[in-house]
Amino acid sequence: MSANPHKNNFFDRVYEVVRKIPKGRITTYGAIASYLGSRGSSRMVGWAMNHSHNAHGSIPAHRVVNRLGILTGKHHFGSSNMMQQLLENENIQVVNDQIVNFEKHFWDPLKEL
DNA sequence: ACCATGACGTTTC
DNA sequence: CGAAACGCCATGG
Repeated sequence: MSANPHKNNFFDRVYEVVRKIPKGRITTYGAIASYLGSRGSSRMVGWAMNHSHNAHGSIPAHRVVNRLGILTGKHHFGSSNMMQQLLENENIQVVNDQIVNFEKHFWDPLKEL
């Protein structure tokens, strides 16, 4: 742990954006990374989500998928079908681990936020 | 400081 | 269309 109160952690930035994702909407790791200013740091976003369990409050990580709309991180939700279940609960269709009408549900922080 | 890891993305074969 | 390679950057050992 680095003691740098001046610098906000990259993680907190990601969490903050993810929390702002409206219900029934989804976004991608790359979109969040671009919003943070690092277009190529999409990996950091995903990695930050891996620490989401350490963040305060609940992080709707199920609303974050890769650019193809595939539930790449479904395996991190305890049950493999849990992520899909959460998405379907928000009127988001998921077929073959992929979101249907992905662009339709896509929420871009660069444009919306 | 160097090496390894990672819920990604793009390009190439 | 699928697999592999490279890039990308923060965090940990």
